[in-house]
Amino acid sequence: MPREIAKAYEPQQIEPRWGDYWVKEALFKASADAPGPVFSIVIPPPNVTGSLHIGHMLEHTEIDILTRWHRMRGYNTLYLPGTDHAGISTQRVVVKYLADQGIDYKKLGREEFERRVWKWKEEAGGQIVEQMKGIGESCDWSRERFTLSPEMTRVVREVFVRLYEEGLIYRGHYLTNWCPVCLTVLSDLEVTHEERQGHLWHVRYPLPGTKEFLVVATTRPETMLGDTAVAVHPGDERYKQLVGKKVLLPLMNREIPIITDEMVDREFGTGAVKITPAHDPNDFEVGRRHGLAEIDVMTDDGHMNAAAGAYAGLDRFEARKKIIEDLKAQGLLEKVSDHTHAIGLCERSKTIVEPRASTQWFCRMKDLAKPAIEAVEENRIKIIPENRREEYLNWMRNIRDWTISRQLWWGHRIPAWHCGDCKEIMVARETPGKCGKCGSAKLTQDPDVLDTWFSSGLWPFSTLGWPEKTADFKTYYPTSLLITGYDILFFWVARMIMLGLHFTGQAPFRAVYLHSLVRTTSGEKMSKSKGTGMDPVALNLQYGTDAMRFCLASMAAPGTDIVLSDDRLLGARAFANKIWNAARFLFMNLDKFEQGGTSIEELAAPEVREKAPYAAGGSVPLIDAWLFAQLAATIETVNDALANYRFHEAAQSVYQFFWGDFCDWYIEWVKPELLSADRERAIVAWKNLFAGFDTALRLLHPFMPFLTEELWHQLPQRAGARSIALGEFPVAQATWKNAKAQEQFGLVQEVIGAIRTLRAEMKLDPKKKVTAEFSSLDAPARSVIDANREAILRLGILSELRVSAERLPEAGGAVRSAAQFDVRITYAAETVDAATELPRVRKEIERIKKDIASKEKQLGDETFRGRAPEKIIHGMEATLEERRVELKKLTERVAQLEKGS
RNA sequence: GGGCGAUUAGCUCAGCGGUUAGAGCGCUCGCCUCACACGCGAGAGGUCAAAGGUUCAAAUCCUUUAUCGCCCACCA
Repeated sequence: MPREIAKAYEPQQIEPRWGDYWVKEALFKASADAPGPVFSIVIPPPNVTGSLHIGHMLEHTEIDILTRWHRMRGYNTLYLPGTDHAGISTQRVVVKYLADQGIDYKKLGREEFERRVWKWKEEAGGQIVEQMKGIGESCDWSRERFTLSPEMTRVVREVFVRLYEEGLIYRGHYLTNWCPVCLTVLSDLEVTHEERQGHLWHVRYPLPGTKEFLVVATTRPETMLGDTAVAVHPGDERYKQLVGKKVLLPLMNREIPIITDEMVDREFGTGAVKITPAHDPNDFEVGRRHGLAEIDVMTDDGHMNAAAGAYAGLDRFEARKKIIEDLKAQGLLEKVSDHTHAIGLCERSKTIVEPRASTQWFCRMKDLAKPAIEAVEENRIKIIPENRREEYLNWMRNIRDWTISRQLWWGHRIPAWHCGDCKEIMVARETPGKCGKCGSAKLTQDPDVLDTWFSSGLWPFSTLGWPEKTADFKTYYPTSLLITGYDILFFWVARMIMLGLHFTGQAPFRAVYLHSLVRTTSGEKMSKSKGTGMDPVALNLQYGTDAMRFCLASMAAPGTDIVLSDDRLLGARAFANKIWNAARFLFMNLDKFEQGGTSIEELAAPEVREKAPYAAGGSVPLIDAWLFAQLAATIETVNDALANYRFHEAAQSVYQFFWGDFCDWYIEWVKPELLSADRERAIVAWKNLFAGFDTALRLLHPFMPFLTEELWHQLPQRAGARSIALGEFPVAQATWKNAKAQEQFGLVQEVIGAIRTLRAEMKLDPKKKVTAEFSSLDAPARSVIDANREAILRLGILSELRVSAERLPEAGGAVRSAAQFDVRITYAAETVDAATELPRVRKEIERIKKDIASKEKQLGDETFRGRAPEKIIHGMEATLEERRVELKKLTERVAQLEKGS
């Protein structure tokens, strides 16, 4: 079985193969059949509108790592993948898409429009799911439900009607945020605020019959056309005599009253405020209190309407300019000052939002929020990371009613019918035949649709067959986990919690893990609705999907955002390459064994990996005992880290183990063993290496699925075994744990390190073999070094290693000292340059002296001795003793060096 | 205006009460050693933003300040 393995890892050749769907199908089946407890995960949808972006990669990398890990540990996993949210962004993209083809969406009619969006969803959404498969995404999409499917629509109606009957949904005339580009009302959450440099215009409103003016300040002069009053503070002496009188509204020549209201801030501007109930939230309230008329001066698309008189037809910002000019011309502009203020922008279109009074549907939140707050306070829902918990609670405690109607074409129609005759409004599950009040058949359904988050908020139970008590619902609800970005904590998560609790009495999930967001180098957020950012498909081709996944995982410390950089990606790619080449080493040896006449069945039988570490000559070699002890520790760290969603910790510990322990030490150490003339010894070495590698591969699999899959298939496997993903996740076996081996090998590592350092300092030819002396007063240490002499000679490039219990004689050579031992290299021709060595040693002495002083002080402190835990005190005493020995040795060394120079 | 977070090696970030603070990249020196130069070995580099406080013990907890992010918020 000759193996032809490329010298470097080439993901392009590997990934398409293991991105194939059969692997995943096998995974889903294995998952469904798994014997373990149910683990259900609610995950966000792929977007319909744009391409796959790097934010998805992070999200699905984390989901995929978790699910592969769970599955390998025998959990039965169910996914509830959301589908597109049928939202504003979808509609906007489709509208634009149609416009590009010269089609006006309004002329299409609602049904045709929906059909087009459907088509779009199938094409674009399908593509995204395909791409997801390509990134090693192991979610089972077969349970994906389209938001607007008949089943989902039924649930949405059911929920709407129930909430309405409970008085939690109401219809009201309020001031709402209107986006002139999206042509719909927006919830408060969909409006982002931005500081902008603007102006404060001071406008003179003439007092009829006098030459006097009342000066009001405004940031939006165009709204003055809709003014219906001017307000001052009731206690404001300056305007006392004017209250109750009228002023002339300039440009419109309309007389409007001067009223008082507590809302007015006497300090701001002139202390007199123009009141435009139809276009300002404060003014709207004032208008209500004083029974003022609302004059809407704008059209849906942000132009002035007929009520704006001469300005009708102008864009709102052109109107502003014109109004300023006209006021100036009439001498009514008192002054203009600079003013920075926060303006509301539409989250999607970035247009300036126009506050407008309109009739909308609202959902009362206070009662829904209360149990949702308690659930989190009582930890029935765990929010990770911790700091988002506070954010959630804070927001929920100050929650405001939710505008749920949208003036879109795309979404769930509100199940309300208006009677054309008596204006009665009926909310019902099914289309009513006639008006329940007057019997008229002239019924029309409310033209509005529901906010996309309304139906999304039902996801955890709407997908499981609720309100029927289905088997799925009983088994999988409440779900185990929700994974999503913290940017939709309020939009989606909070609403799922509220609605889930309200309708099922149970929290929809036990834990919410909010992952970081990937930002561009400029710090901008990459979100689904923005096409910005790096293209993950291109990055995958460049670095390999495994490298990208590993990179993301290793950076995904919870609570902070991550910025992906080429450097980090290159590092991850190097790691993938390292694994690849370690495998090559294995394969080459396997081939050598085969050529040597030992059958692969014997060397690489699946059973071989189960009994490691193997003993040679009655005992397990130190190197093998150490490796498996390190493996056990790494497995525990990984399990612990993943259980707490600490992906970076898991990834880093795997990295450290594989590169640092397995490659740098273990492989280097066993190389000659594998070629040993002693056949039995060679085979033991091989079996241990093979078992160690196989375990490491399974440990790595959740992080690097393609690479590990490929290598796993290159290794001989049990008949019928289909995928490493169906294998078992390594278990940190009790027999592997071995603190003694770790300590002993640590000493060996230290000694080899000291020898190498000396060689480098002496600038020895790397090939030059020299003699070294090791001396220690500690007998066990001496015997460990003695027992591993062979490898130390090789790794230290030594011709001889003398081990002694005596202090080293004074003369010659280069010395490295630790508390436990001294190492010296004697080589006549070369010696350490005292000029470079002396400063180093002196610096070291300074550091140690400081350390000794601080420890002596602390240990001399009675309070410390009285209160610190025993372990700390003993540890510190031992260290202090070591430091003293080191200091003594170094001081002698300085004297020696000084004498020599 | 409120809330949350960040400030640690040249860069990007871990660590978040205990004994000499870590990693990756970059840098310096030496190596193409038959798995790997996407590599190997060695090394330099940090008074953990500042000032107070709590503690036997603080990068880690508290307070204040500075700078930078993010989220929330109807002051015309």
